Order: sequence, then structure tokens, then C-alpha cells
Amino acid sequence: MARDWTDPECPVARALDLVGDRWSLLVVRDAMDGARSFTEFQRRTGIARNILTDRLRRLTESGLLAQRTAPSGRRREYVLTDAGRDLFPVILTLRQWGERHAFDPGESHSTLVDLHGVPVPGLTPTGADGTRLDTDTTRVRKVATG
Amino acid sequence: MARDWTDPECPVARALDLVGDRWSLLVVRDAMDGARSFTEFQRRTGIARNILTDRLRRLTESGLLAQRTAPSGRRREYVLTDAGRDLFPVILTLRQWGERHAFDPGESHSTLVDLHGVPVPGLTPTGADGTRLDTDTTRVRKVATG
DNA sequence: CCGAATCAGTTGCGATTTGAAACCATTATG
DNA sequence: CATAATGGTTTCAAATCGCAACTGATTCGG
Repeated sequence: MARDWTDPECPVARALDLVGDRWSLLVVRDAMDGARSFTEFQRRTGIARNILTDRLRRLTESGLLAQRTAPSGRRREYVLTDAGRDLFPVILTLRQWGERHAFDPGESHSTLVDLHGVPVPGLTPTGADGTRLDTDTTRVRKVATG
Repeated sequence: MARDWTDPECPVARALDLVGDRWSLLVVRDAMDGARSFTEFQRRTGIARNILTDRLRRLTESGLLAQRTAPSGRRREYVLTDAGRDLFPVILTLRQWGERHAFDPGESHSTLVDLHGVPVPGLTPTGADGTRLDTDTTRVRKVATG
């Protein structure tokens, strides 16, 4: 179907072409938190039903979700694919940024914890030699133009 | 100004309310890569000019960008704030996901490298005890309802 | 100093997307 | 069997987007 990428050689731009809208990543968030059915996604996100239909279809076409028959019965359900589950670090870093910069001190928010209930520590970019990386210590190497 | 959050207690949702659209994170990406001026952002992203105006204003109002007078002369320029620079891990994980899942094998893409030209290694979520974390080994703890 | 180019937007307008609500066919449930 | 819940689709108005033209400064070349 020859997708029409915004910026074909930038992985960030391609990722955003697939999930860079207001709702897609919230759907993925809820899928990670156990949502499986149309109604459950709708209830959790509050998204309009026609838009939800569209997003579920798109995410399925892009290979982030798959539809399979539920184990119990005849209903169908949406489950994350490996590619969808691979968005975990993206959701996690968004969460961490949100906690730090989108809440006033004192405001409470939900927290991501491991199976023992211990809050998940922050994710810090580090280089091969263990040094911390940021905007000032990295740069984008453009692909060679054929 | 009493923002009207999609899902007030979820940091992921708040983050997406601020940068969860097709263009904002591309603007941040280019700011991280050295873009400062309106025209430069427009040239790199290909975004429509009126939309760019809106995004720059929004990002500035949200405290991710700041406008300051350029060191050389009288023009004004946009620079990332600390909050904006803190999106680095988000952009990085998006880039990594894109590299893995939005390119066919053999397709070439730009790469993030450190100052020695060495590609930045992948970012892996780990718990306090060093174990790898993913969707199955974490869960969201909702905030206590008043 | 003058004209041309560049910069940083703004305006107008048609096309697309979104959101709210109503509707509908198909399972479940009491 | 009646009723409710599920998983959508349809309709329609409102908001957003994208393109292109226009404006008003600033800067550059000669």
C-alpha cells in the first residue's frame, strides 16, 4: 500500500506517523494494562466510538494490535503484538516525563510499579561506555543519499 | 488557566495532551538537532506555516520552548527549556521503536550517534534489582480516590 | 542609500478529521 | 422470551489542517 511517510528516513517521524496522535498511544497504554474489548477501550479512554473504531483498525493494520478469538467463547478481542508490546519503553518515558513536568508539586498521579509494588525507576539514556547521554552529547547522522 | 486534561491522573495522558500530535515532537526533535528559527523548523519538518505558528506558541506556553533574543543581533529564536530537553528519552525510545518496527530490513535510516560517532545503544527498562521490565512485569497503581 | 531577498508570521478558504449522539444487528443474561 | 450489553456504523455539526497568497519588518548586495 506504499505508505506516504512524513519524513521517510527518520525513525522518529515514522513512529509518529503510526502512533503520533492524541489517542493511539492511550489505546496502547490501556492494552498494556489489560484492556481487550472495544467497550473496555472506550470506557477507559473516553474516546468517541467512531474514532476508536478507526484507531483500532489502524493499529491492527500497522501490526501493533491483532484480533483473535477470545479463549472463552466466540467473541473477538484485541491483543498487543510483539511490535505493540515493544512500545513499552516509549510509554514509560512519556510517563516519566509527565510525572516530572505535567504535575504540580503535591498533585497525585498513578504510578507504574513492578510485581512487588516497587515503583519503576527512571530510564536514563547511556552510551556504550556508561556515560549519560542527552541532547548535547548526541547528534543525528543522516543516511547517505544514494 | 485550568487545563482540561483528557485523563488528569495519568502522566502518560497528560504528556500526550501536551505533545501528542503529529507535529509537536518533530519540532522538539529538530530543536534538539539545532533548529532555532521559524523558517528552519518549517524547512525541516515541512509543516504548514500557520500550524507551525500554533505549535511553537503552544510549546512555548507549555514551557517546553522559550523565546529569547539571539546572541548575534536582534532576531529572536526558539530554544528548548529544561522540560523540553527532558523529552530526550521519549524521542530516543520512539526512534528505537521506529528503527525496529517501521523499516523493512535493508531500508536505511538516520541514526543517533554519540560525539565519537558510535551509535547510541538501546534503552531497556530495568527494575530496581536490575531485572528487565516489560508489560507483563509491571502494572499501573491508580491513585487513591479522595 | 535603494532594491531585492529573507524572515516571521497572518489571513482566507476548502478539505479533512473529530466528537456527540442516535441507530442497528448480534450475542448474552435473567 | 424480554432485556441488556457488545461492537460497531451512520449522521451531522464543529474544530482542525493544509495550501497559498499576503503583510510588514529586517537584512543583504551593490
